[in-house]
Amino acid sequence: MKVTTKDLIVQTASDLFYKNGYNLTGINEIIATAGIAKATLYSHFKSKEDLCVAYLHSKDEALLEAIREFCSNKSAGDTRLIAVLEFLVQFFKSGDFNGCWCIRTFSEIPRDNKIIKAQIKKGKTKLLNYIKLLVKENKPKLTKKQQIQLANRIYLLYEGAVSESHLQNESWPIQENIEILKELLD
Amino acid sequence: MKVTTKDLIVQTASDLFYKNGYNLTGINEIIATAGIAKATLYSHFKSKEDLCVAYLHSKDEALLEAIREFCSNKSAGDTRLIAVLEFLVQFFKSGDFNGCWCIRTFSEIPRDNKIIKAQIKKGKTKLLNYIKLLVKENKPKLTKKQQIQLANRIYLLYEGAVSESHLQNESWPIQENIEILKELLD
DNA sequence: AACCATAGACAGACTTGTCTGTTTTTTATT
DNA sequence: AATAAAAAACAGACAAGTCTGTCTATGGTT
Repeated sequence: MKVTTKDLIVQTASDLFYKNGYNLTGINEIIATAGIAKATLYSHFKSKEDLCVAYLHSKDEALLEAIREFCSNKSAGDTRLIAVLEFLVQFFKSGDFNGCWCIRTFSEIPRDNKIIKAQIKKGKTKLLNYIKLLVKENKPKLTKKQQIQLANRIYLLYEGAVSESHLQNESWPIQENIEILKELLD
Repeated sequence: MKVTTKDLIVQTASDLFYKNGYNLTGINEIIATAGIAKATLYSHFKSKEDLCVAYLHSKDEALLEAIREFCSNKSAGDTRLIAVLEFLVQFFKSGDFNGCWCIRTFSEIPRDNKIIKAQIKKGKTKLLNYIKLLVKENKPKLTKKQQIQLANRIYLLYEGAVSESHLQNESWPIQENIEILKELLD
């Protein structure tokens, strides 16, 4: 499996954007880290904004895949729903954790940047849809309305846990939101 | 009550920082909006970072005062605890709402900026302490441990609601977290 | 020879922060 | 109350650096 130059660029940019922030990461830093020329980068992406969209997309895809795998290894039922939050425990511990790329990027762009905002929305919708699917599969007895509400709640607890554990640099927000979810499921 | 130049600077910078972001707001824009000279600004604040700390402090103080007043007008008991989240409903509607300045600023600064991070932590601790006080007053029958846990949960639901209603640009995260809190209080 | 990717110069537009010198406002003393 | 002294704010040029994105020229591979 060959790593294309484009993938290398996205990977490098993603790592730097996520670690140090979008605005604080310059194009020159990206090309230096990737070991490519500037012209090469601009032959694959027409602008930094373009690269940002690819970064968000890449991160979202990888996350969803990781959650999917994590949850599928848990036994069906409530356990699998709680696993969505428990996934964050290991993510937080991994050392790579640096909060939500969506919220962080959202904080860095101008208000009127619709392109990046659209990509962010897309990623969040995908996550929410996955949770909805999980709820449907593991809480089949609930009404559709109840399923949607539960999915929204899991999503909110997930997002809150990410945001706050990042800000506090502590894992208790994740643990506490897991406890909240457990109580809600009773 | 005279408005000092220093207050004018903080007010102007706060509005711009909060509206458009810290990095996207230049010193020149601040002085032009405030109608002051650059030397005047730098006679009151030794750097933009200094101004950022004042911005965070100012916002935190104003918020806590607003929440305090909002909650004190509600009847004691569970209602007053729920009011912490209900405060966000009107805040969101106000039009000034643009998410949490702490998280947004946190996303914009370098990882090693301890000064700004310390100020952010300070503000969040103050908010959490206020909630702890509220819980103590309105849930006197709970054990100390239970009080702290409840305060942490209200804080988490509050923060999650702020973060997600901002990202989604919708108020349902606030409403849903209010519902979660109500269930937890039962 | 044709084609890429490289290195890096460059333009143009930003940024923060310093500095000079003038003007206004406030405070203190007579 | 009038005048002198001190403090504060003014305008704006300027340095030194950042950034993105374009372009030229060099080198290596097929």
